[in-house]
Amino acid sequence: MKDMSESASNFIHDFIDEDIREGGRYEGMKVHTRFPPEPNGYLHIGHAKALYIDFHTAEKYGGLCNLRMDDTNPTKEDEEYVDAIKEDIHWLGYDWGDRFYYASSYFGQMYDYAEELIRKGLAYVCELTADQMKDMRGDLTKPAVSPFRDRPIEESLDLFARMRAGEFEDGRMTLRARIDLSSGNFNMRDPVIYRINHMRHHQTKDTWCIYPMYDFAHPLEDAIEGITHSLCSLEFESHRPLYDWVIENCSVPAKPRQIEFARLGINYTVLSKRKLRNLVENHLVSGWDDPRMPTLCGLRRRGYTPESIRSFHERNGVSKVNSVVDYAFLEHCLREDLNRTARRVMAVIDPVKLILTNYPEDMTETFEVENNPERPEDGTRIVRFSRELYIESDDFMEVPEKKFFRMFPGNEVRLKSAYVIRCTGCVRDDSGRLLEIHAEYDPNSRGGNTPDGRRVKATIHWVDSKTCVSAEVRLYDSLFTVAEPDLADCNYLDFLNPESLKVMSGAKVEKSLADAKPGSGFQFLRLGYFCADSKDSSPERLVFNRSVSLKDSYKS
RNA sequence: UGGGGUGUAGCCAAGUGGUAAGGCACGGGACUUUGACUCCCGCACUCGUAGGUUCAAAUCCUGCCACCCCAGCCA
Repeated sequence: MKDMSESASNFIHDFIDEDIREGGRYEGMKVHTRFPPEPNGYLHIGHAKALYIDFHTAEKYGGLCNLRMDDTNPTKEDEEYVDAIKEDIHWLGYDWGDRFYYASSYFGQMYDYAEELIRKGLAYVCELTADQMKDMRGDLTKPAVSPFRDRPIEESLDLFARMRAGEFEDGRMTLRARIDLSSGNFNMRDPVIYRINHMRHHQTKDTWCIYPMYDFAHPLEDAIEGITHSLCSLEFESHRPLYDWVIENCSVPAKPRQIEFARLGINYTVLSKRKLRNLVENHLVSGWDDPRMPTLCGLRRRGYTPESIRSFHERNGVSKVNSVVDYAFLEHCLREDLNRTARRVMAVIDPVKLILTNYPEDMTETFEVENNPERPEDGTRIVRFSRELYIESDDFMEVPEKKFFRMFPGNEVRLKSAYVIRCTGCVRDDSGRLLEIHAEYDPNSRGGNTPDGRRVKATIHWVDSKTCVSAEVRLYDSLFTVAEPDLADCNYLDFLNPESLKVMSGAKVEKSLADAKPGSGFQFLRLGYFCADSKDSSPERLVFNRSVSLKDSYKS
């Protein structure tokens, strides 16, 4: 991985600089962060921002970053997500060493801390039902109420023990922190810190029937692991007083500091687990790894590289402003990476036959073509050429519009690395459908250079009709037709792009692609970057996904 | 009506009292055997807004406005 020790600074680093310098709260300590996903779904590019921040911050300061499953709610979580999360993180290029943890493995300690709070008179068992608690929460001006907050300590201790022992059904009672029922910050109005849930947990099995709430559990998890900086998103800002309260009132071994940053938004897509799940469950996409999905597995299948995603986050920066980044910027980062690494090949997505009428019927020859002009060390390959070829139907216009300088009757173009040819006409069937294009080649232009030095404006790609291989090419576009489908919270599905996937089943690709390994990426000359689909492509049936098109300054 | 935040170009984003970085997008040009890449040029007389302090303000002070988050036994 690229050395990030000199990467762009941000406000979080400014805080850390203060914390670790002489007199700071963590003077002389190693910076320690954590990435704490809840195992209830797949990671998406928004999580990658958090990963970027957590891992690179640790790296910048020579510290460590833990991976921790924040699994405090068995109702929503499942082990099946754990391995997928690990795989995605490793794919992105991050490593947590031997520091992989489950929050659930701290349940015993958390229980003890809860008891400590009760003994200190800072927590109590409340028998309000969920509805009652809601009714008694108060509002912006009126404080909350709980008839149980002055319950004797011994009684709460006993009840809490019996909660744990399974004596009560779900929802019968809760453990609440005793903080401030009249706080302007609702999170401090005696928040519930333990609830009863008789559900088997994927890690702790049937050991527990009470589970700690996020606000209580998270600061304890951080403290237990010796985290110095607990970096999270903006919506937890108003929870920080509670985070600090827990750290202050439980006798924990460390005092982590929570710092919040803005989560990522990208236009023309959605980035909430709920909405992504919706797309999957309603079969609006083929799955979590559909190449149109902003999930890491979706982006991977689409052909995005880890480097492009890391670069995207690094260059976007970190701030506290709610932002929506242009999708075009993500695409830019991908093109930038692929431009310097991707092998160039020729593929014709929407083929039309080109016949070189003055080229001998039985002749065939080969040409040497560079694999990547950006990287000569990648060498060359041999492509075959003969009388009948395929070219892109978009590269021909019988009646050219202004500024079109590719194939049209009378015009000369170059077939990439082969010959200069002059279009002589075309053949159509009765209904006007284009059947074939005719042209004459200049035998003296072998390789593409004219003997008299005359210039041609266009160079087009082609494949040999005899040796080319058939393939399916999937052209992807944005999932939504509006920039911010998230804004209309109710009907974002109304803005699904019906053309987000176009399948081109009759593509012809050069022979060298016949054994393209699933997942491998290429630049299809003049078209874009494509990768062999990791699920559906095989030597018997080649399938390529368009990762991103090339920029095109041609405007008709 | 309470609490917590945020406002710098179409989109991100530097900037921490000395006269508005950079990237994306966009427009123009050069180069080109990819209409790609690369390279040049242009793109905020002004930093949400109104005042104030100062020789000097995006930066300090005051008022106002806009937007985001919080009343799950979710995270």
